[in-house]
Amino acid sequence: MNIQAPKGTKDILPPQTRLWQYVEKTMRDTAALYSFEEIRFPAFEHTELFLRGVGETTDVVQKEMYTFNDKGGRSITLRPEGTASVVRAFVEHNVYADTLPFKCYYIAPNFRYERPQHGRLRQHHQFGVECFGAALPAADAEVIALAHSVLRGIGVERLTLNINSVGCPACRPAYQKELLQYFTACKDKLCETCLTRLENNPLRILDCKTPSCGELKKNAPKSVEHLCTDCSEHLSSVTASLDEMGIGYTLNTLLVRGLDYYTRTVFEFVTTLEGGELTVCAGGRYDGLVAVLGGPSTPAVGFGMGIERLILLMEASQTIPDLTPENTVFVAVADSTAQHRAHALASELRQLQVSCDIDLCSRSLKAQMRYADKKKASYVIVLGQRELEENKIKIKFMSDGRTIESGLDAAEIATLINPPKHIEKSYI
RNA sequence: GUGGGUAUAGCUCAGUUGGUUAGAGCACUAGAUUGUGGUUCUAGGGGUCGACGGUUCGAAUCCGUUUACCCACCCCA
Repeated sequence: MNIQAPKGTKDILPPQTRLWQYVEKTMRDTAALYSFEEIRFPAFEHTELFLRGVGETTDVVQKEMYTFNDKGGRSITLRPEGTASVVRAFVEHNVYADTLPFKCYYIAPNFRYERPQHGRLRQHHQFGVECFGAALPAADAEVIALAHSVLRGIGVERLTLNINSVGCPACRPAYQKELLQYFTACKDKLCETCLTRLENNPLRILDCKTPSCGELKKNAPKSVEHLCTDCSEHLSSVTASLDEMGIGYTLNTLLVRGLDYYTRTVFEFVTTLEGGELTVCAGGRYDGLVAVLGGPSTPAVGFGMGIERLILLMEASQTIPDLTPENTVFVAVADSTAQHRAHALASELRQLQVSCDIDLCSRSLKAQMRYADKKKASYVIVLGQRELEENKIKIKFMSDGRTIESGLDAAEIATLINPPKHIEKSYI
């Protein structure tokens, strides 16, 4: 029997989970600073939601979805991305009738049937942010600033923010037409995959990394030069905001996202740290999607941030803080007469919010000390017949070996370990 | 979906042109006199050499098949 996690999935065990909790906390705290609140939604949806929401021509829909029929004969798909689900919930619960903008975030797994490789899994986790009901460029800048704050909060700098505008239904068709003409003219020089792109979505030829196509791209018509006045002003307002906030960016006219729903602003945070390029965060504006999924026409903007990739980055750039739990106590037992009292002491300390560990394997005192050291306990208290008789204990500081005395009393011990914090704030 | 690489202890890996009971380091457990960790020393546990089949007196080693993982492409976070 083959007992291992399915292809492209990963277990996350301690102490790695500490890092995940740290990253997730940074995301939640940052979202709160920007007044974004959490939304939760199911891990699977009706397949149709993604067909319509993500776009039937996209690779994600065409070849990467985990789709199956449930026992009731419904076609179900494991969520390949978060935005469609949020939009569905937004429409289903008539959130558009509430005070807008509706600003929410989520931390949730996505599922895509792909060949796993570096920074790519079949189940990966995303921190996603969406903002509905705000058409102003300020909303784009707000969302980008949030992403930037998270990345800075985690300590991964050295990321490039690429930004571009893909236009709107008013100006994009004309641009696409021009692009099609340009690339059709030099058809014979395009690589194979780009030939198919020429028919499906000429915009994505701009994304090609083949050197020969790269030459052609240089002279290709640029989207920013074909934007309508509204789109053009929108983009310059977004970048003006970024300038003002001190967020560096590169106007990358070749930036195109693979999902069909984007309008106007598209952006991504990429890094070259891992040898190749790795996109850690990507998003943009999608003013048409709410209407496509049956809601009233509502402007929206958001992004997704890949947590696995973020952690990969942290490991590569060595920005991982020490996440060892602090102020933990190990209550050791010197002889069996003290065993039950020791357990009770640990229990009393825990009631006082002191994190405690005890021996559960009846090891020798020496072995218990070794264990406490391995587990990086901050303090050790040894309990034996002597301590019980004298009603006194010593607290040993594992960092330097010194000890201090205390009564055999949980409250006294807790005070010695966690001295009450002085309130320094003045409430004038 | 296409192409390439790798599978030996919990981890990182040795293993000579096929030859006896398959090794190291780290990790783990225990001991180095009487109740105290980190260093050191000693001992111990742990592997059907990814799986199946073949060649051979003999296979971790050679051949075939298969599975898993890794890497690149497509695409994506």
